[in-house]
Amino acid sequence: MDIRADQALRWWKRVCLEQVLDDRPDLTLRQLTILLTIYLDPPPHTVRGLAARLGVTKPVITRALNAMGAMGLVERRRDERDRRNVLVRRTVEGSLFLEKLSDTIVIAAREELR
Amino acid sequence: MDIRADQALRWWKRVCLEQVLDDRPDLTLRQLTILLTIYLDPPPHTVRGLAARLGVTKPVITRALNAMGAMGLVERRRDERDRRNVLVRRTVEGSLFLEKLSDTIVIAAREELR
DNA sequence: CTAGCCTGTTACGGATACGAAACGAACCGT
DNA sequence: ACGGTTCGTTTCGTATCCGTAACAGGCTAG
Repeated sequence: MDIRADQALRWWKRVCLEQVLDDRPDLTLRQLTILLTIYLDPPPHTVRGLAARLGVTKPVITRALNAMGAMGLVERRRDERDRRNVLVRRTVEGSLFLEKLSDTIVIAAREELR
Repeated sequence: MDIRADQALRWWKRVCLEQVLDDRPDLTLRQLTILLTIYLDPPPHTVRGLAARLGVTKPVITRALNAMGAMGLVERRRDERDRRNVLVRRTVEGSLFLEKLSDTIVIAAREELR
């Protein structure tokens, strides 16, 4: 799988542009990265773990979970085995959101990387 | 060029993650989209034109140009033929930034889309 | 020359983000 | 049971972003 630099940028730009044009309030780069980590990396996901993986402070994660939780994209649940932990879980709505995103990516790839 | 949905998401996540991990303050999704438009679409680029293309208001463009101008990623110059216009121009530093981005994308593709 | 339009910028109030530090709650070792 | 540690959250002050609306300056038609 080899791609030319200019193809890569056009592809990336195209996906970004569709996100910007969308009416939905844009997710922050950090928020989106958190969301993708939750959905692509194997659970369980804790605040601390996410913070470490992204190289950001814990409040960043808390705030992002607040925001995305309000949009229904993720869910928080106490870890019953260690009640200090908060486990972050996927939701149907979050899956749909990422499904739409991947559609955008795939289509952009098909048209920009031909 | 056909990609599976999960490959697409992993690819995208990887590039996002590298942006987040980077020490440099993250560009907003909008800022990045503006930058890519300036570098990929044929000039001239005006504030009004960029605003229309991205479906945002003019102050958004002005502010983004302020921020990216301070980082040296773009340059503003008066249009001498119609001094109302501001022409946005590329810089060496901006080219280097995008070159690094495209490297990230290409490498991520090579490893995620194998 | 001047009234009106077009440009980009600035002002404003509100929303949101940030990191550092303090905080309460839960766990653990002793 | 109690001091220390580890969680996630909250608070604080600061910085940034947003859209609306007002703005100053350049252009142009009459």
